[in-house]
Amino acid sequence: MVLDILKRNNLSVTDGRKKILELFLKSDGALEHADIEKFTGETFDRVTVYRTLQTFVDKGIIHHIPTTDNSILYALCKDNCEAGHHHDNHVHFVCEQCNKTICLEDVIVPQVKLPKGFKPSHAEMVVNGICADCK
Amino acid sequence: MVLDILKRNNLSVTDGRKKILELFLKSDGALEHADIEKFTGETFDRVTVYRTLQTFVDKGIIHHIPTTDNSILYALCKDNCEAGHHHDNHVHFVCEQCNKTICLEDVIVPQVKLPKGFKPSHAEMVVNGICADCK
DNA sequence: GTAACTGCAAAATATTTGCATCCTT
DNA sequence: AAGGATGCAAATATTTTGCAGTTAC
Repeated sequence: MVLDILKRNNLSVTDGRKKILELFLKSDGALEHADIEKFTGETFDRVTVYRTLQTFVDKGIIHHIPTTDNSILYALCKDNCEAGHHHDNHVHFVCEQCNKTICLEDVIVPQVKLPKGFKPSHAEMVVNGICADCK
Repeated sequence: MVLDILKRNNLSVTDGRKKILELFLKSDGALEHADIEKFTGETFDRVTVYRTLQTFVDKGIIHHIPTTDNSILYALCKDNCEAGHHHDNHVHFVCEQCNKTICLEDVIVPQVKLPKGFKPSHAEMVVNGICADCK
């Protein structure tokens, strides 16, 4: 699974990459940079985390999720990544209770009618509220 | 105009606040922290910019705009601010050409149907593409 | 006059870069 | 063996905090 993803993207398989990728696969939601660092902190250098995340973003394995606060969130979105071409067109949900960010893979970002002259290419949507677990 | 906003929010009128607020009113879009600092840099201390922006956010005069890259954007959304209670429910547009972020005041964030158990309270939407000016 | 705002200095955090070494292929 | 990945050290950049002096009301 982890190996597939790395190989498919022509990345050499290293402990750091495996560990971080597994973390994404295990978590159903999005991860903050700080979380990832905390998790890998004992094992890997801070710099390696930066570089690994950057590599994953470049390859389209993970992507940034827009946030209203200033945190930096990354998510791996399973279906799209398996398909190989990354297309993050689903809604993200941020729970105000547990503070997790969840990829709602089945909720597609709706189209909106823009003013004259605006040409959309891609849209992101983030919904805040209470998630199913916290309800 | 600027004075109105400050007084309405029980903030004392200082040069720094006036200058930054004017900058927001002049710009039709959103401002990155770095832009604001560059603009005020000669006149005001870096720290004052941080504190002023924080104050404005607290009072609901400006708000963060979610971004997919890691930049920190603020915007003052005219209508809502005039009304006094801040309710940022319109779509934001990021132009891939000129790189500006524009508040589409007339485009309301659409409702989406969420999975069972999810209770939405607020939604943000960011559309990327080419803006009317760059077209 | 008093409370609030600002500037400065400095601390605390976060991010990036260079280079030598080690690991994957 | 060769190219790429990592760790370490250090350079940068960003954000926060404390405090003394200044300003708005």
